[in-house]
Amino acid sequence: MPGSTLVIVESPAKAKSIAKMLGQGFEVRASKGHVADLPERDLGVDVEADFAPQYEIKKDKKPVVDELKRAARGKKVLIATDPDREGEAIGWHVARLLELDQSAPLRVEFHEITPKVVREAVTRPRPIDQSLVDAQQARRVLDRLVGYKLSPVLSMEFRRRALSAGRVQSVALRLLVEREQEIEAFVPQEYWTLEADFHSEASRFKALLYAVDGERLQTNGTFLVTNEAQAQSLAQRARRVSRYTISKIERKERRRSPAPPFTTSTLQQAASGRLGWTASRTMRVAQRLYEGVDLPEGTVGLITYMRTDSVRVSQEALSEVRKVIPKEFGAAYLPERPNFYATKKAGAQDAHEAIRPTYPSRTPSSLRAHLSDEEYRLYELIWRRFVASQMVPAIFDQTTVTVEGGGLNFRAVGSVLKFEGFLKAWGREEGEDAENILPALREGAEARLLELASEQHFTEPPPRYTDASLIKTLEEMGIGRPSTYAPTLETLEKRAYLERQGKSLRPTQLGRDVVGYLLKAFPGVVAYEFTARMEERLDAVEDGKAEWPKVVREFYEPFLEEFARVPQKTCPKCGRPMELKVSRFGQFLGCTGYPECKYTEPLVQKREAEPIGETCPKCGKHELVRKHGRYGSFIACTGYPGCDYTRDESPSTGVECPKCHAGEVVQKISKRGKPYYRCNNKSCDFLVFDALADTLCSVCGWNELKRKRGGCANPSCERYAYPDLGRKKPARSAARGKGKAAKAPTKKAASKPRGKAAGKPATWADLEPFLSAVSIQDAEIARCIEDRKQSVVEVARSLGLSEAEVQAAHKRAMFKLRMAYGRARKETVSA
DNA sequence: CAGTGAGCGAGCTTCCGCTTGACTT
Repeated sequence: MPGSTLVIVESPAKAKSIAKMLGQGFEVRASKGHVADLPERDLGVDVEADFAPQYEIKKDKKPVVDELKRAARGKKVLIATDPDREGEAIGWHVARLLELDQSAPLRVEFHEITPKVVREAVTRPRPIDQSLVDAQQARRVLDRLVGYKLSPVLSMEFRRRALSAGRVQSVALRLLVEREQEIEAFVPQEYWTLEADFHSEASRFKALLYAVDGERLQTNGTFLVTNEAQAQSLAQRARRVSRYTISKIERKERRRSPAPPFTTSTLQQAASGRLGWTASRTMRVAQRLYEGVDLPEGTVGLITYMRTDSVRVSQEALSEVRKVIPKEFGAAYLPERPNFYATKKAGAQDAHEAIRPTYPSRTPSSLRAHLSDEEYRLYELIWRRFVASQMVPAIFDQTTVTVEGGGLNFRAVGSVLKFEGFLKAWGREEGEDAENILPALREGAEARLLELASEQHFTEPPPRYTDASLIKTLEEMGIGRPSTYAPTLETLEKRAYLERQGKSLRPTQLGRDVVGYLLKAFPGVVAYEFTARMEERLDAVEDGKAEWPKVVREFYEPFLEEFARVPQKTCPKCGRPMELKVSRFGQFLGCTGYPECKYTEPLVQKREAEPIGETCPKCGKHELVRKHGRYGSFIACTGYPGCDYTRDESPSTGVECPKCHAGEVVQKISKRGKPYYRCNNKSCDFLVFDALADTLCSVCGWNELKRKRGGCANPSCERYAYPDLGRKKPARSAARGKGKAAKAPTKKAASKPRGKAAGKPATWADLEPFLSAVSIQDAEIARCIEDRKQSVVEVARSLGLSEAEVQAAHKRAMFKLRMAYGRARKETVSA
């Protein structure tokens, strides 16, 4: 039964639960995020007209908007998008597109998704807050201007297709690059420690040398003992000391309090640390838990929204978890009052609660049977973190024992967990909270030195960033948002700015070059404070203290100055400036004088041919060089095309050609990316698709094939066992390899006319321009497998996906790419 | 599944934030 009020939220899952809470008289629908935006393929900002944005309905949101329009007909509409800057803007666009009266009270805010709060909120609508919308517009327009103006500059500078730069990604990349430089510049420092074995009364214990004549062995970064000689002489001195005494025993209670419940960034950090997951994988699994899992009683959303910067928790959840704690862990683990955490992060918007189980009473083990492995692991992490956050601190007894003698000061630190507290739910971190039990000792007692061992150490460089530590740093700097941390990393990887090495992130040479260039030419954009300064000014817009176009101008003008200083590339033919152009086959440099001047240059620079210091054996005149072709490197004559001498350089199998005995069998890569084998002697036409075995055929003396069933590689031999041509009569193929090679494909072409009729099968280079036709992830997977020749297993591991998922994505992507390529081909043929 | 190599090209790649899509060889 249709209600009389339409409530519009952002997330479909949220729409479902709110519909339940509001009940009759209300219909709830989702916008699924932003519905309108600047055009994708154009700047879409009129810089001359106070940066007037040209909005359009997002490509994939037309059906959503139509549906909202239909649903709104004849109803009162309430806009309940998220209570933050972006949410206000989404609401504004929706109101605009639905032609609602924007000064009317139609905006409501849900700060908690509980029946009471939601029902009460819909009774108190307000008009849309234009200042908040304007702040969003300023943010949007500035990001667009910087991103779309800067990216082509990079492509020109580096002559590589589709490079990118932006307020967030370029700073993230800068962090990676500067850390790498730190690591490279790092000089390890040698230092030594001395560990003593003491005996006192009936006990034996180990203690570390702490200070010598009142001077500490190490004080942040400087060391007293820096070589073996010093360590030796200290050890000798220690051994000569006639009397050691336990001068002090200090007992202290150390309390450790639980951490707040998860936000997006801390969830990503914990999942990286404890599960070894990438940020993307964590978000994918969290999304599933949020949208709902099939349980016997129906589909249940198991966690709250996973993109949040808040640690706030609803009253209802608090009271529920306070029932769970005594039941699961015991009454001693429940604090008298709930623990309170404050969200204080730069730029935090606090539109959602912390990430927590929607029903804390659903323990991980009670759900085990209904969750996949990874869902279970992530749910458990979230559940433990949330429950722990409302438990009492852990208590450690810490004992520090000081042993002194002859100006030497030794120390032993013991730590014993007295009360587990929240650690019972959260578990103990590796390394941290380790226990070290000291025997019972008496202050004032004499101690005897039994042994003394010195050990050499070296200081270590700072570690490379991981997903977790980079996201943490970005969040602390107020750069990026919960919804963009994972995609930002993906973009940097897709652009080949960074590589993953296990969990570590390493900038590539390209990444370093790009940062180097940006620092030189656009220092303002990659400044660490850029975002902070922008946020400050956006606050002013939100408070009605500044006009948004004015704020954009404040940042745009300095940027424009940097932009104007970029040297123009000029056309060598006519002297006019060159420009980045795009064709169906990708980007290239073209003269702005087109069509009068048709000069162009390819964007991707050719790999240079390397001389190998030999003269061509065919023409005897020209030098030989190593060239890099589509199918690997080969040796060619510089006299080409006058002299067409080439020699193969593909990896040799070390097997002499069984046919001509003059060349070697080399491995080649087919257009489909599969290996095949042929003779590197140009005049020999030996060719097989299976590798050759070392064993020779007993009948003709050719090599055997390296297959399960084996067989001879010689087509004229009776033992010949080539799979596709096996059905043909050996007698016919015996005539000449050539005839067979020519016939087999024709026969195939006849049986499958569609694919082959167009000509050669599409190569990766043919398909690559159409990558935009598939999702970012599918494109990435296809690229890894087709272009970088990575295995499915490898790709699955690096992306944190299952092999089946990668396999499916690859199939999907290749299909779509071939379709798109085929369409484009047909168009060019008919044109 | 198969012996290569240039250079063409003139439209649609690039940003940051919101959110979830799913048309057959």
